[in-house]
Amino acid sequence: MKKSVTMKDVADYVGVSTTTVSHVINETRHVNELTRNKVKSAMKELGYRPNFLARSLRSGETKTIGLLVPDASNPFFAEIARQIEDLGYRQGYSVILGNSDNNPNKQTNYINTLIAKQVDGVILISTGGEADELQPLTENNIPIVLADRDVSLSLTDVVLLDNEKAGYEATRYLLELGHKCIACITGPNELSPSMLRVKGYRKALEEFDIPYQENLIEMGDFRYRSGEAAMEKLLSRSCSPTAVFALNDMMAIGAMKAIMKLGYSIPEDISVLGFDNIQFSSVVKPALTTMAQPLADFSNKTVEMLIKRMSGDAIEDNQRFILSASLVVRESTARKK
Amino acid sequence: MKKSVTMKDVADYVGVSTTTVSHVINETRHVNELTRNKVKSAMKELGYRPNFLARSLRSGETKTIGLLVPDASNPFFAEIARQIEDLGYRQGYSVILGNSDNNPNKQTNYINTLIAKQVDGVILISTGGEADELQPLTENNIPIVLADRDVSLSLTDVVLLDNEKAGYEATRYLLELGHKCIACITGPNELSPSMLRVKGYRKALEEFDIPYQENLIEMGDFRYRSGEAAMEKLLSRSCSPTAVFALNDMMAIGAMKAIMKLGYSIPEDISVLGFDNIQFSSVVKPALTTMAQPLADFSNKTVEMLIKRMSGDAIEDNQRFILSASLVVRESTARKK
DNA sequence: CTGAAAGCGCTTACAG
DNA sequence: CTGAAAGCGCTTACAG
Repeated sequence: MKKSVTMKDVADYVGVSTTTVSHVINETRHVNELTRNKVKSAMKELGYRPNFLARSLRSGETKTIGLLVPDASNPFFAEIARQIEDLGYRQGYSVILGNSDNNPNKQTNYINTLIAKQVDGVILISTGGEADELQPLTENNIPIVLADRDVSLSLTDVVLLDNEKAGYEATRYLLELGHKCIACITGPNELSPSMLRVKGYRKALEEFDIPYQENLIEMGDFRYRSGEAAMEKLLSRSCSPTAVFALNDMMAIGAMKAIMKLGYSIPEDISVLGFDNIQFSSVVKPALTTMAQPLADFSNKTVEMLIKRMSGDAIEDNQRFILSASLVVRESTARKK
Repeated sequence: MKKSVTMKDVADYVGVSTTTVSHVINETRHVNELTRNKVKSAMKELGYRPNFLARSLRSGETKTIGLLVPDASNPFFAEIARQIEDLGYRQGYSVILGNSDNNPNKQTNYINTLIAKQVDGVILISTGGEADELQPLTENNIPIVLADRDVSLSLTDVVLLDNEKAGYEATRYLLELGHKCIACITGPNELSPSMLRVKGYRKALEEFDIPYQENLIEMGDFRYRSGEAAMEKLLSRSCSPTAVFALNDMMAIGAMKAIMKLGYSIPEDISVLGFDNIQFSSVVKPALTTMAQPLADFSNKTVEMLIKRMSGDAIEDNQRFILSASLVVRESTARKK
C-alpha cells in the first residue's frame, strides 16, 4: 500500500511552505511566477492529487449534493436524476444518489447518511408527507429543495407541478371529446401528486355536471403491473368506461395492455390518457396521449434553487416554484362515438 | 449559522475524553455502563451527529463508492444503477453516480473527482477501451471493477456477459426458424459488447453457410431513434431481410416502429429479436423476443467483487467473471414462411 | 511576496 | 476501565 503524496511532500520537494502550495493550487493569492512553476511541475512529477476530504473538513464545503428519489429505475425519476446529475456536474458538484423505495424509514436513514457525509445540499423527491422528516436537515443548516412531491408544513423550497390543474385539463380534454364515463387509475392516495390530480379530475367532472363515481376509480402504485390490474378490474364492472385517465404513463401503458387483451381497441372503444410523457409513451402502439411534465424546467429550476441556497444568497424562505403540464395529443384518445 | 455539535462538546458535557465518546459511538472498546449511558443521553440531548468527513480523513475510509455509467436514463443502465445502489446501501456504502455520456474526457474527469473525494472503490461501465484511463485509480490504490464493457489490457476485475456466445445464440435461433436474410443493427463498433455480439452473429451465419453481407448491417448508438433510422435504411435496400437482430432492446423497439410504419407486420413479414430484456420489451406490441441479460447476477457479482477488493482480502488480480444471456421468446419472432 | 501555526472533527496507539 | 495527545491533509488568519 503506497502512501499517497500530500501537499507537504510537494512543499518539501520544492522547498516552500504548504501555504504556498495551497495558494498555487487554489489561486488564492499571488505567488511568484518562478515558485509557482516549480510547484506546478513538482506536483506533476510527484503525481500529487488534492485530497478533497481534507479540504472539505477545513472549508466546510464538500461540493457534493444528495439526491433522494423513490426509485431511479422508474423512467420518470431516472430522467430527472440524469438531468440533475448533469447540471450538478457542470457546477462542480457530485451527486450521491439514493432510492427510498417509498419507504419513509429508508428515506430517514438516507437523510442521516447525507448529513453525516456533510453534503452541501439535498434534492428530495419525498416519500412521506411529514415535515419533521426534514428537520434534521434544516437543523444542520443543509439547504434542501423538494421536487415533485410536496411535504406539508415544510418551510423548504419546492419545485412542483400544478397537479390539480393538470388533472383538470386532462379530464376536461376527455370530456370535450364527448366522454361521460371516464375511469381514473390513481397513484397511492397519500402522495400529493396523485391526490391533487384526482382533485382536478373531480373538478372537471363537476363542471360538466357528471357525477363522480367511486367504481370508476382504481388505485395503482405508479407501476406498469398495477395499471394493468386496475384496468382489468375496471373492465369487469357494469359501468364500463369509454375513457381512462391514468395518473402516470407506466400505468397507462399497463392499462392499454389490459384493454387490448380483453379485445377492445384503443382509441375506438376506449380512449387512454397518461401522465408524464416518458420517452416510451411515444413508442407504444397506439402512441399514448399524455399530460407532459416539463422535465427540463423541473431539473433546471430545482438545481438552480438549490445552488442559490447553497451559495447563501439572502432569499426568503419557502420559495415555491410551480410548473404547468401540457397536453400532448397522440393516438390513444379519440372522440366518443 | 449555528455551529454543529462535535464530539468535544459531548465529551465536555459529560466530563469524559473524546476518546471515550468515540469508543461508545463505535463500540471499539469497553466503556463503563454508567458512563456509556451518560454519553449516549448527552449525544441525544445535544443533538450530536458524527461527522463522517473527519472520520474518513482519519481512517481512510469514506464508505462511498463511485458508479460511472454511460447514461443512467437508459433503462438498462438505470436498472443496473438501481440495483448497485441498493446492494451498496445494504453494505453501508453510499454511491456517487456519474454519467459519462460515452465521452472519454468526461469519464476521465469523473475518475479524477472520485479519486479526490477518496471513494473506497469504483464500478465502471467504461466508455473507452483504453486501460490507461484507469491508471489514476490503480495508482491511488482504489479498487475498481469493470462491468458490462471490457477495457483492453486492464488488470482490474471485470464482470462481463459472454457477448459473443449471446450473439451467436440469438442468431442461431433466427437461423433455426428458417431465416436466411438476417439484418443486424449494431451499437458503436468501438464498444466491446457490440463488436462481440456481431462476432457471434457472423459465427452463426458461417455455421449455416450463409454469407455475411455488409448491406445487412447498420450501426446505431443503442438508442431508440437510431434503431428506427437503421431499420428504415435496411428496408430501403434491395435485399430486404426477413429477420432483424438488434443489439439492444431500445434499438429493437425503434426497428419495430419503422417496420410497422412501412406497412410490414411483425413477426409475419419480419421477425425482430432484441437484446437486454429491459422491462419494456415485454410491454411493446408485439412483445419482443430478446436475449435477456442476467441483471441481478450482474449487479450482485459486481458489488460482491468490489467489496471483496475493498476489504483487501488477498485475491489475485484481474478476476474475470463471465455471465451468460438467455433467450426469452415472445411474440416478435416466428418461423420464416 | 511568503511562512509558521492553528484548527476542521474525528480515531487510535500509547500509557496508566 | 479511561485519557492526553498525535495526526489524517488540507485552508487561512496572522504576521512579516
